[in-house]
Amino acid sequence: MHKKLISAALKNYALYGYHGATMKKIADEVGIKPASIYFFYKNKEELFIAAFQQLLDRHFQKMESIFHENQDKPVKQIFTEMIHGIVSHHTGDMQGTDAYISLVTSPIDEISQYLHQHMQRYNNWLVDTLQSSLRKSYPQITDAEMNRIIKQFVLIGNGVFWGIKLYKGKDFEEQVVLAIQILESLFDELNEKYVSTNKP
Amino acid sequence: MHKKLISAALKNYALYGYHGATMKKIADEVGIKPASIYFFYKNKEELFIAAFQQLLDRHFQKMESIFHENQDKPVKQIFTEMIHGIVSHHTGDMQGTDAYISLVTSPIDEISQYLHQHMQRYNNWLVDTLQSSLRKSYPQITDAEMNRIIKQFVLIGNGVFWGIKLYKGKDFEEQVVLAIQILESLFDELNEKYVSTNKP
Amino acid sequence: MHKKLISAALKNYALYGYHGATMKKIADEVGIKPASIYFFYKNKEELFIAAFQQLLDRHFQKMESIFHENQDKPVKQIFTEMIHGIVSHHTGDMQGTDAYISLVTSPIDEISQYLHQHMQRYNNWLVDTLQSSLRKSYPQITDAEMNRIIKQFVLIGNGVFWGIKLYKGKDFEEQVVLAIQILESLFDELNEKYVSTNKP
Amino acid sequence: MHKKLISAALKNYALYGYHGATMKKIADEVGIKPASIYFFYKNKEELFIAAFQQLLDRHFQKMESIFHENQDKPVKQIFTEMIHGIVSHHTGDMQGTDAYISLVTSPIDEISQYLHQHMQRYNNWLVDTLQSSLRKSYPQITDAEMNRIIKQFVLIGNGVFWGIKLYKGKDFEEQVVLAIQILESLFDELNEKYVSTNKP
DNA sequence: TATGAATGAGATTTCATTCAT
DNA sequence: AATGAATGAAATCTCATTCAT
Repeated sequence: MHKKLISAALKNYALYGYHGATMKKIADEVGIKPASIYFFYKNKEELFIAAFQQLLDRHFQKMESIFHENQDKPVKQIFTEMIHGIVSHHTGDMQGTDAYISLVTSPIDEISQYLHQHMQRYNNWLVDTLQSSLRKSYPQITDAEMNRIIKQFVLIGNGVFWGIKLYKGKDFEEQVVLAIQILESLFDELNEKYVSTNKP
Repeated sequence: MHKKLISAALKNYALYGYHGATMKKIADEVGIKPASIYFFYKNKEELFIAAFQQLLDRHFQKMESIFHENQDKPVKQIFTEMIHGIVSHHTGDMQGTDAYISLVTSPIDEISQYLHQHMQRYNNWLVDTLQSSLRKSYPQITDAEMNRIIKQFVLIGNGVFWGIKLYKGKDFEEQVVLAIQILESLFDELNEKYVSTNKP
Repeated sequence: MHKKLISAALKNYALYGYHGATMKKIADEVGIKPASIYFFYKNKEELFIAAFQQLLDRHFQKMESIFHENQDKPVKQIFTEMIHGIVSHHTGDMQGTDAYISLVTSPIDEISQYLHQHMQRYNNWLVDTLQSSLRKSYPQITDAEMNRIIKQFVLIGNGVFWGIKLYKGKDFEEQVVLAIQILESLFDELNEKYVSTNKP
Repeated sequence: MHKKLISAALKNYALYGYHGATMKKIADEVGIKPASIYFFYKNKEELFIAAFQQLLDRHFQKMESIFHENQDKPVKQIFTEMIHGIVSHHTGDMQGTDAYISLVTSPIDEISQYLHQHMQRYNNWLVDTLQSSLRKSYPQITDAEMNRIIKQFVLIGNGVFWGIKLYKGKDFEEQVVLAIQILESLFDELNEKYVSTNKP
C-alpha cells in the first residue's frame, strides 16, 4: 500500500502540483478512503517527502544501472548509451518526469533541500564515473578537457530532457539523433587531439 | 490593475502552482481584497489564462526583438546572441521562467492548447528566421543541413534553458560558455564545407 | 425606468424567489448596471416593496375593470365573466402570477402585511360588489345565502386559479368549462328558490 | 441524519425559498456544521432534490392511505373524506405545504421534471381510483360523466387547497363546508339520473 | 487496516451596497 | 442618470485532519 500510495501521490503531483494533489484524489486512485492514508503516513507532507525521495532515488539507481551495463564499452558509446538511458527512463515514466520537473520549481523547503542534495550527489557521481571512463581511453587527457566534455555532455543531456516535454514522436526522435551527432563530433575532436598518432 | 493582477498571478503560480496560488495571495500582493479581483476577471481560470497568454506573448516578442537587434551581424553571431538572449530573458525574470516551466506540465486544457499553439508559432518563426539568415551567409547550403543546424541550435538552447534551474552563478555561466563553444564547432564544420575560398 | 425595474424585479422574483432575484439579474434585464438601481430605489427591499404593491394594485384594478365592464349584465353572467377575467388576467401575465403565488409564501414581514391588507380590501370589495349585483336580481335573497354563493364562487375561482399552474392547454380550458358549469348549477338552485314564479 | 437534513431543508425552503435556504441555516437546524452536510449530500442541489422527492412521495402516500381507509364507504363519502384528507394533510404540515407551493414556481429543471412526473402519476392514480369507486355505485354511468365529476372534484379540491393559504380559522373551515356542499349537489344530480328507483 | 462522521480553516465566488466621478 | 471600482459579509464548497469504532 505504501508503494501504491507513493505512486498515486506522484501521479497526482505531476498532474496538479502539490496543492492540487489532494488526499481524496490519491485515496481514490488506490481504492481507499482519505482517512485511511493516515494509517500509513503521518500527514500529507510526509507522504510527499517519501514520494519525492523515492522518485529521486529511482532516478539515481537507473542512471547507475545504465552505466554499469555499459561500463566496459568504448567511452563514446558509454556517453551515447547514457543519453538513450535518460530518454528511456523519462519517456517510460512520463508521470515521474512531470513530477521531477515540478519538483524543480517547488517552493517547499524540505523538498528543495532534498532535491539540491540529490543533484549534488548525482553530479558528483556522474563526473567521477565519466572521468574514470575517459581516463581509461584517453590517458593523457587534461582535467580541464575532461570537465569540459562531461559538462557539455550534461548540457546536451539537459537539452534532450527538456525536449521530452516539447516534442513528440518523430520530432523527438530527431532530437535524440542530433544530440548524439553532437556528442560524436565532440569525441572526434578528442580523437584528433589524443589518438591521431594511433592511426598510422 | 489588470497588469498588476497578471503579474501577481504569475509570481504566485511560479511559487506555488495553480492550486497554491490563491486569490487571497494574489489580492494581497496588489493591495486589494479577493472579491475585487472578480471585477477585472470572471474567475480564477480566466485570470490565469490571461496571465499565461501574456507570459508566452512576451517570450515571443523578446525573441523577435533579440533577433532584430542582431539580424545584420554574421550568422554565427546571430545564433550566439540568441543564446545570450534566451539566458538574459529567463534569468532576468525567474518568476516568469518558473511559471513557464510549470506551464509545460499543466493539465488545464485551455492552457495546454494555447501553449501548444505558441510552441508551434514560435518554432515556425524561429526556423523561418534562422533559415534566411543562414541562406544569406551560405548560399549553397542544403535544406537538410539548415534544418539540422537549426534543430541542434534549439537542442543546445534547451539544454542551457533547463540549466538555469539546475546551476547557479559560475556553474551556470560555464554552461553558457560551453554551449557557445559547441555552436562554434558546428559553424566551423559548415565553414569547412561551404566557405572553400578560406582554404587557399 | 422605475416601471422597467419593477417589471424586471417581478419577473426575477417569480423565477428565483426573493433571495434568488439578484440586483445584477434585474439590472441586466433592463440594460443598466447594478449600481444604477440605487439611483431609483434606496435598496433591494424598497424596490421589491414597490414591485409587490404594483402587482397587487394591478390585480385589484383588473378585477374592478372586469366587473365594471359587465355590471349591467345578468348576475350569472357577471359571475362567469369574472372567472374568465381571473383566468385571462393570470394566464396573460404568467410572471405576475408566479410572483403572486410566491408572495403568498413569503416570509418578509412588510410584504406579508401588505399582502394581508390587500386580501382584506379585495375580499371586502368583492363581497360588497357581488352582493349588490345579487340583490338586484334576487331581491328576497337572504344575507346568508348571498354570502354562501359568493364564497362558493371564490372557492371555485381559487380552484381555477391554482389550476393555472397545474394544467396546460386543453386540460386547463376544460377546468374553466367545468368551473362555469358548477357556477351555473348554483344559480339554477337560486332560480328554483327565488324566481320559480317568474316562469308562468 | 439524512431524514433530519431533508426535514430542515424543506422547512427552510418553505420559509425562505431555494436561495434563501442556506446550508448554514439548515446545518444549524440539525445541530451540525455546514461542511458536514457535504458528507451526506454531494451539494445543495442534491440535498434539495432528495427533499422534494420525499415531499412529493409523502403526499402521494398520504392520499393513497386516505383512500384505502375509506374505500368501502359510499362513493359520496369517499369524495368528501378525500377533501378532508387533503385539508388535514396540508394544514398539519404547513411547512410542507409552503414547500409544495413554492415547488410549483421552481425554475430548477430537475425539480420541475420530477414535479411534473409526480403530477401525472398522482392524477392517473386519482382518476383510476375514483372511476372504479364511481362505477361500483353507478354501474350505468358514462365515461364522460365520470370524468366530469372527477375533474370537478379536483377543481374543488384545488380551491380548498389554495384557500389554506388565504383563510385562517373559521373562514377556512367555512370554505371546507362550502366545498362539500358543492360536492353533494353534484352527487344529487348523479342520483337523479342514475338512481331512478328512488323516485317511486 | 480501514472507515464513517465530523470539523476548522480556508478557497472561490456572489451579493448588496457605497462612493467618487 | 449612470457607472467603474471597491468591499464586507456571507454562501457554497473543499480540504487536511481527527477520532471513535
